[in-house]
Amino acid sequence: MTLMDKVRVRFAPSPTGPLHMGGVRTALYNYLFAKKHNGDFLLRLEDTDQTRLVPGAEQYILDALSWCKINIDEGLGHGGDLGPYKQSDRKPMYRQYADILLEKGHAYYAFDTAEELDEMRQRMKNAGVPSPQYNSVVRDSMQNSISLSADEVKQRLDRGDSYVIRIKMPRNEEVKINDTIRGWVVVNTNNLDDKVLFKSDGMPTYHLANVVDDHLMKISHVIRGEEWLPSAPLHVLLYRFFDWECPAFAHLPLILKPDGNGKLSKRDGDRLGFPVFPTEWTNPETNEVSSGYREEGYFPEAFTNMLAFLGWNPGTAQEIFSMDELVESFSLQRVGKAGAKFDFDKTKWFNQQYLRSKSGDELAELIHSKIPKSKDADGVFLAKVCELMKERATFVEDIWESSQLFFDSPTEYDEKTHRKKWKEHTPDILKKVTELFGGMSDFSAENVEKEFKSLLEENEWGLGMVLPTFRLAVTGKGMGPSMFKISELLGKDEVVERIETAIQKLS
RNA sequence: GCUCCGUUCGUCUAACGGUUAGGACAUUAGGUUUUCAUCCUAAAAAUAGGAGUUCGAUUCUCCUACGGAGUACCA
Repeated sequence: MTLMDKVRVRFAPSPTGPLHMGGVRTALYNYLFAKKHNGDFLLRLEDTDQTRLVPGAEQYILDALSWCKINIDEGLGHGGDLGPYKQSDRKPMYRQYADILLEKGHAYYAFDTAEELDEMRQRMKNAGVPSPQYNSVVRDSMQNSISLSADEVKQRLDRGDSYVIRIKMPRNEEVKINDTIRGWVVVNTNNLDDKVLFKSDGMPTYHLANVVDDHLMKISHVIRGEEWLPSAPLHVLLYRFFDWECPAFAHLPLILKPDGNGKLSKRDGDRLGFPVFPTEWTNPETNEVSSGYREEGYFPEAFTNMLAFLGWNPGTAQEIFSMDELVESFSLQRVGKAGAKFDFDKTKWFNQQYLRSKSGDELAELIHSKIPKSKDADGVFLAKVCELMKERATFVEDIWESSQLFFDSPTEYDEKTHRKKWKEHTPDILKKVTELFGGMSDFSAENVEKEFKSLLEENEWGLGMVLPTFRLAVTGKGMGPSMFKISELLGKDEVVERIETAIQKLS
C-alpha cells in the first residue's frame, strides 16, 4: 500500500463456536492499530465451511466484541459499501476469481474422489513420505485437468462430475514475505502443496476467500494469529497471480497455557479454573456452559487491558491503560514474537486496579441491582459502604458479599474470635461501651474513635482485647475495615442495639 | 518426518553492540493497621548451550537443544 491509502484492517472469525480470548486479542490489536492510524476496523465472517456452523456463534462474536468495547466501523451487523460481509452471502462472487486463475494457468480442475486421495496418501506413506501432499510430484498421476486430456476434462465437466479447483504451485520458487512483526520470511514453493481454492460445493476455501475479500474490501494490513504464517506464502502467491497489491502482514504470537506448553485451550480453563471466553457460552448441542469474564465479574476494561499486555508492551512502566491510551500507545513494532503464557493472577490484579479506581458512587451504581428491594438502601449510604469496602475487593461481588453487615445484623458470630477473645468480663466492658455511645451526640468515626479510646485508657483496658469483641458484637466477624468507620455508617442506635443483642447471645 | 516461527527472573516483559541486565504479577521478610485487605520498604529470582563477528555481545551470524505452529474439499 502507499502512504496515502487509508488503513483498513479486519477481524475475520469463523462462526464455529464462541470467541476464544486469543481471538479477542487478535480483534483488539486490529482495532487498536486501526484507531491509532485513523483507519477502519472491519468485521467479516468467514463461514465458507457450512458444515461447521454453530448456531449462536455469530451473535456471540458480535456481543463479545461489543462487551469488550471493540467497536466495529464496518462489516457484519454494521453496514458498509463493500459488503456483504459474510462470506456465505458472497458465494456467487468467488467463482469468477477462480476462473481467472484457471485461465491464467495458475489453477486447475481436480476430479479426485476422497477415496482416490486417501489411496494416494496411503501409497505415499508406504513409500516413506510422512505427510503426503497433492503437489507437482503426484499431480500428473491424479485425475485433474493437467493429467487428463482436454476432451476428457470437458466431458467430465459437461457430465457434471464433482470437482475442486486447485492452485498450481510453481516449482522451486522463493516466496518472500516481509512480516511486520517477524521480518523477512522466505519459503520455497517446493514445500507448498496444490491447495484447494474452490470446493466441490461451490464455496471457496479460506485461502481464496480471504485473499479475494481482503482485496475487494481494500484491506491494507492483515493482522492475524501465528497459525496463519505457514499459509501466508500461498496467499502472497495468490495476490501475485491476480496482479493485486499485497497488504502488509503481521502474524501475532499465540497465547499459551499457563502451565506447560501449547496453545491455550478451553480445556486449560476448565482444568485450572479460569474462563477462556469473554462472555458466557452455552453449547447448543450439549447445553454445557463455559464461563465468561463478564459473568465472573471482570470489567471489560480490565479484560482488554490484560489482553493488550499479552504480547505487547508500551516500553514504559505504565500498565493501566484505558482503551484510548492503548490506541494512543499501540504499535506493531512493540508486539513480541514469542508466545505468551496466560497469567490468571495478573488478570485478577488488573481487575482489582480498575475496581479501586472507581468511586464509591460508581460502585454503588453497579452494586445497586444486587440489593434486595426490601433493603432499599439509599445511594449515598451505599456509596460510602463501597468506598470503605473496595480496598479489600477484587470484584464488585466481593464488595457486596462483605457488605452484608451493613444491611443485616449478624446472625452468627465468628467462632474463633469468640473463643479466643470473649472473656468473662467482656459483657461488662461492652455494656460500658454502649453506655458511652448512648450518651454521644457526635457519632462520627473520628469522635467514636476518640471517645472509645479514652474509655479504654481510663479503665486500662487493652485495645487488642476490646476491639475484636466490639467487632464481633457488631459485625459477627473477626476481621474487616475500621470499626469506627463502620460505626459511623451504621449509626449509634444500630451499633448499640447490636452490641446488646450480642451480649445476650454470646454470654 | 518435513516446512515455518520462537527461546531474558516461576510468569508478562524492558534493555533495538557498552546497564550493578530494569519494571510488573506471584513468592518471602519487615513496617503500618485492633484484625484482614490496602499501602510502604526490602529480599530472592533470568539472558537455553556452543561456536563465530567485534575492542566489547541479551542484542548480529551459524550450529545444537528445547518449545510451538502448520502439514484437510477446517478456518
